Amino acid sequence: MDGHGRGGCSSETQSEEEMDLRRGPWTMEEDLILVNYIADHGEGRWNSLARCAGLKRTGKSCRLRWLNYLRPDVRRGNITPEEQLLILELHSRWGNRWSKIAQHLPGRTDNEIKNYWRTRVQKHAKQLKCDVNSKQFKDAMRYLWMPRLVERIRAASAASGSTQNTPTTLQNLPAYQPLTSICNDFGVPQVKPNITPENSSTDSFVTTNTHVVSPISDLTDYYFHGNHNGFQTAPVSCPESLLSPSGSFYHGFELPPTEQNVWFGMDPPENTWNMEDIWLLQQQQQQMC
DNA sequence: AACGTAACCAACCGCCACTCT
DNA sequence: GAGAGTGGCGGTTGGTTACGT
Repeated sequence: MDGHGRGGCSSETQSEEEMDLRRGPWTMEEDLILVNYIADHGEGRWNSLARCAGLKRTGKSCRLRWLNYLRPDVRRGNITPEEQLLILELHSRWGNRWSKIAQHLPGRTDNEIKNYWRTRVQKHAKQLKCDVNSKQFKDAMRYLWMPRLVERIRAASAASGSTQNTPTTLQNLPAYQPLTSICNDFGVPQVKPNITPENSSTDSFVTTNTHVVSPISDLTDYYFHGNHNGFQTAPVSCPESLLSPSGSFYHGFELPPTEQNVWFGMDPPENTWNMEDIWLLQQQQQQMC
């Protein structure tokens, strides 16, 4: 596959020991060598590339460095809400097929997506004390997290005056049950949905003056960022499927009937809650259920 | 300021599938 | 068809940074 015997670089027969292969973080010089070599000769045939370029690295290491870091079209920086939504959706479809998922996020690498999943998504599953592949967690993602992200994306585009420009990736996604329509039954104002039977397919949103969509993006924030900074206090949007017959929240997690219920089985957010918050949260829960 | 912990992410490892000889 | 070499993928690890006490 790699064209043995091709390329004509003199050191092709050297063993790894002879090469005295380097490991660990790449230096700037190594990066430069790799980039220059690929600019001249193109990528591929990584083992011979590594040898011919004079890099004391394995072909695999060179390939990884190029694909995950040096490639000019690699996109760096925070995963946007839009990308988060896409990752959640595609993962629910394909599972841990990181490279396949990455193909749908231009500039993002499978490694980056994998890291995002492991550090952010699995963290929430852990906090919820359930398996990341469990139905409960998938439901939580689908009915709570993903609609939340949709809200944020739409609010952001509205705020930037580009309400006409719904992100294209969103258009390819299934119609999520909007958070707000879920909570309508509970009579809790949050984000006013502009939904009528006529336009429900487009489920456009407007935000109230007092409600600002959180700049923070995850389940934890959704549950916990309460009356601070104008957010609706946590569990206002539980779909019926997530309510137990007794009205307690998300019975799938089988929380003990203690104050823990307030936290959904998760640890409270760091230093952002006090007893007043907890009391308010409980009041809302009682009203709702 | 010092220390401990958590979060993040680049890099490595092992496995499998594919291609070439 | 068998074996070797390689690329690609997903899982894991370890170093670094950020944050809290």
